[in-house]
Amino acid sequence: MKEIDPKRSAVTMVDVAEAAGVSAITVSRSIRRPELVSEEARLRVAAAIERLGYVPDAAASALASKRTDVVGLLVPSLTNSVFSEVLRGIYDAVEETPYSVQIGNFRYSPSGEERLIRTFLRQKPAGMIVAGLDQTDSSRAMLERAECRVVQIMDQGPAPVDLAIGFSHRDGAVSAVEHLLEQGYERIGFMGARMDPRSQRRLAGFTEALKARGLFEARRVVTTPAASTVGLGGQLLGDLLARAPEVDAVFCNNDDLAAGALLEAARRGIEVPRQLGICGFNDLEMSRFLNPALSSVATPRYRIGRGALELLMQVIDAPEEKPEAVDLGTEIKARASTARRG
Amino acid sequence: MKEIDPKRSAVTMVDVAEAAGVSAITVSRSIRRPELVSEEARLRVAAAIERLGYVPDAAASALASKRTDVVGLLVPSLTNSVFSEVLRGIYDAVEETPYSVQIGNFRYSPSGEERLIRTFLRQKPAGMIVAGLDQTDSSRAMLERAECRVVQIMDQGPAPVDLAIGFSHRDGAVSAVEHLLEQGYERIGFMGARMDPRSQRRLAGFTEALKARGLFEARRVVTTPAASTVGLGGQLLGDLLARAPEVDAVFCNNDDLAAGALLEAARRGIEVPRQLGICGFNDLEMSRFLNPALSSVATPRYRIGRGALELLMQVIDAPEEKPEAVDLGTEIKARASTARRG
DNA sequence: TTGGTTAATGATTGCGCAATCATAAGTCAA
DNA sequence: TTGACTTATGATTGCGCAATCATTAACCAA
Repeated sequence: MKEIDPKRSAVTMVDVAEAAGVSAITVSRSIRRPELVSEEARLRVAAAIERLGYVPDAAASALASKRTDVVGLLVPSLTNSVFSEVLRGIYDAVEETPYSVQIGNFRYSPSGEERLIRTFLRQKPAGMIVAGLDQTDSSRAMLERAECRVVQIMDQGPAPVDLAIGFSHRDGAVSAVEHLLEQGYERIGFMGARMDPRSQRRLAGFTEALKARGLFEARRVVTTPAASTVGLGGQLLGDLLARAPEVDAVFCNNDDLAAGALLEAARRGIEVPRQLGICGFNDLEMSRFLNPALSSVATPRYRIGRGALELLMQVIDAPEEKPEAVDLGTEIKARASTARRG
Repeated sequence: MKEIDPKRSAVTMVDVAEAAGVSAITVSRSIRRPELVSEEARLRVAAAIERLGYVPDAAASALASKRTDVVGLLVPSLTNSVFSEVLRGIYDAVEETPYSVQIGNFRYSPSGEERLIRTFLRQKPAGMIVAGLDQTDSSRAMLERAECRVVQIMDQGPAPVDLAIGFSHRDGAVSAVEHLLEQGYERIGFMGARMDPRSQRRLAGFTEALKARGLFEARRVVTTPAASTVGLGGQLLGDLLARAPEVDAVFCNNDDLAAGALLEAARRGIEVPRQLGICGFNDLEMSRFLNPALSSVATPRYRIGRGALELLMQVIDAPEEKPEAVDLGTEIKARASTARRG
């Protein structure tokens, strides 16, 4: 079996220095700032490192320099396909840098988020990326006092802690409603699950847009605290039709629910889009392959991830800068599931 | 804008100790081993910590104790829905522990994997979880020499570096072929993308199972190095039918390809399952919602993630132990897309 | 030459914590 | 009352590196 002996004296910089016939600090320099070291010394050091299998100790480096190359990322969910795209953007961007990313999943629990922030800050991260603008007061205070730059992602709103990149959930919902209205739907319902702060803003946008036209009916809104799944989408459509049989379209809080609604409609023999229009949110890859293809509000998830890390790199290099909050916007993807006209 | 001043003297253990009227080491103990400290001292320390906003420094702790609470995780992809389930399992399990997880994405690049292993080992992680058994010699050597336990996940094979938990890709493919044969299909094709080592083993299982019955035809195998997508599945089905129009069933390397094949078959007016049986691999959530519902080989992704972390915790507590490699197996989910009989 | 400059290297120190060993105070049985 | 033991606490030290400042060597212009 594998031998684990933490007492075994590891190779240190001093060992490398002796082997290369230079001082320890020259070894340090030839790793971090090779341009300050003569070619000859650098080669000898490199050879010694190779020969001894030297691996620099991150903890010692962090302690001495008071900095690390870890970027902390806090997300409320890993199940959610939304965040996997964000993750991908972040990891694609981080690959071009010397930083590494550490993820915390707080599962939509504010206290869990607080705990994770505390844990992460212990490591003196080079930066933090956190999902959402709606931290608890205590979380927010910790982020404000933190000795690192902070990027809030996924949302758009006043007074971010530091930097922000995302889109307006409210506006996205409004564009969905406007699209449905254009298609001639007038008795529009809403289906939402989880109802985290971003979902709330989508519902707010939905409500506003309809109220502005005198078309809002509270009973056409069904929500549940449960997490979104395709199966749940079917159930919610059932609930909605029971409460408000007159609805001629439904805006779903996300594509999972919308897919479930689509399947449930098919099961009940409800024709989509003729009898019922269905519009989702996020535009997951699968959505355009559903039958009928699902209309949805496309969100720039990959670009948010990538942009968040790039923002961070930018302000780490230029600490005085404070870029504006970035709004990447959304785009309505009109497909068959809402094509009542045209 | 946010003030960043890394020189600002942070609160240290000594400050807390003075404020609480005890020595520094008592502060350290009342955090890590509170049972060794009197109730009275502990309360004074806790109050001082709270009052001063003390946050222990992870780097200093790591340097002094030669250990960290970071578990390194190396995956070849984050896009792949397969790994998001594994991730979820790992994060669910880690939540019950004082450890945190750091992910590296090596994007199916062996040299990228080497680089990440080197980076991770600098941190003296408490453990490492790596996807697959097929590291390069140099990666494998690093993992073997590493001062931490290593869990290889996703696969099953001889001589893991240390611990292993996964399933046999070969056996999974064999069970798919056997299912198709039972359903009366005899001219079975294979569609694969990426073709990483685990995909290769699925192809090997496919080939073996058919050769054993004299039913293997090399031209019925189409593969591409590109990454799997739904769209690609459609293309590959086109390629396969062009090369081997006689095929009456196809085993797809994963559910994305299978979904694409399903859609392409519908587009071409090929009846599934009557004219063409389609079987996928992984059993993603969406698969049972496709029409016809997709038969697939279900893989225990969540349990692998959870199990990997639990294994690690177990051997960290009991360093002498070396549990057997764990095979969680696979299960064929027979659905409409292969239901030619019954 | 001389002083001034740059390039290359080194010596010393301390980052904040935990391991180790030492000590003091309290408890109990014989 | 004594010694053995336990409980609670502290003093010292060093982990491995990088920041800081100091030094040396090399080079050039006047």
